[in-house]
Amino acid sequence: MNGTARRPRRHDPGRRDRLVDAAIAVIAERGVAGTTHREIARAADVPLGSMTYHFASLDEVLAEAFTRHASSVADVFDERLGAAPDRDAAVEAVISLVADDLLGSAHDLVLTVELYVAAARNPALKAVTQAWMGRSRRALERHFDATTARELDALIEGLVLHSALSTDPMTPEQIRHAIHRLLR
Amino acid sequence: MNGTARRPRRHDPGRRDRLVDAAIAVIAERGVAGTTHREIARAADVPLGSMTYHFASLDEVLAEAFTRHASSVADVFDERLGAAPDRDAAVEAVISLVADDLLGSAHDLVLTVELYVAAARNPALKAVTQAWMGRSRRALERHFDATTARELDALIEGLVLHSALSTDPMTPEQIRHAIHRLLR
DNA sequence: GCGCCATGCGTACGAGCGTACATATGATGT
DNA sequence: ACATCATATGTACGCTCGTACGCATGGCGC
Repeated sequence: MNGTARRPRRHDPGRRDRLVDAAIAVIAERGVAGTTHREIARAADVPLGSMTYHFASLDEVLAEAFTRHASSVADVFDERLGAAPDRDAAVEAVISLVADDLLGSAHDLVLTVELYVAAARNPALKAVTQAWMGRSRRALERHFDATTARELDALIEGLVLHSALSTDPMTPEQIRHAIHRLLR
Repeated sequence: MNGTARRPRRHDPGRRDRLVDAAIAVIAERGVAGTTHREIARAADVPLGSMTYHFASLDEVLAEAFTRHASSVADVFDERLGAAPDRDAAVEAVISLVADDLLGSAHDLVLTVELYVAAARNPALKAVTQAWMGRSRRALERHFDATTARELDALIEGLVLHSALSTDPMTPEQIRHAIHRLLR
């Protein structure tokens, strides 16, 4: 009756990590509201009991998932801006980051907005959000003064959000135009 | 045993409207995730059965609540921008709108972000979001060209969002600076 | 080689949920 | 005055959820 073969799962080091990854995937697909122990366990192909063994609560899973997501997005941000030799290159890096986020993955945007909502009522996640925003601000401040960094950061957020929710998303040229206009 | 007096509730015209208002309050306070038939009924002080009588499903309640919220925010937007006699006045109106939104009510921002998340997985709410964005774009286009309107709209969104989530919210002067910088 | 215990597993429980539905009631047209 | 029926109410059902917990198992120190 058991159609799908069961892999031997004893001694599965790193299972906790895989569970966090599975949680990220579930949040992206079904939203925080649709993220349950059972759903995560199914996504990671582990039994339900494994969740309560590795995590004290569902909130703990969410916190780790969002922390990992934020950190990996910030890594890309840091890396690309760090590689820019001068201000002009930094501007190009920002444009490319925004355009990639937009065209590449609505996936990441959904996770981000889900995080914002969750953070509104969960202090731990609020801290995650703020740490993330701090990192991106600091990355921008390598090339721009503090005021400019903050304004640019806000513009980026708005561009990504509006583009993703709009029927008629902004083109890379429009993104470029907006960013150059603020920085001109 | 029944400590709280029960108002006579028969023949309560406009109850449906009050329920939608109660739903808005509950969403703002507890989030979409914490919004249930029972919670809304409690907030409006009506029995649970009243919910299923007035609404076919919980989704219907959410849709009406978000529609009303979006429409009332857009009304303010329209009104203030419509009253501006020239471009300079329109810029001031935008600055004041952003600063009021920020300083006045985190309440509205929470509702907005909740709407974005809900819209990501609910086509009806996506339509509500897009109609709303369309209205604010059109309001801006009374005073700015289409490209400027779109860029300004995005900047506004980012400023409000970042300010609200930041430990150190932007001051009205900083808001003014950012907006003037884009439009300069 | 072997026992111990960290790790993995299955199941059960109580709570809260959306929704259905049978019944009660009073405003309204006559 | 009264019958009607839209409106209002209380309760119950079936489901999914988070979490607890007792049992199984096999890697590792001895």
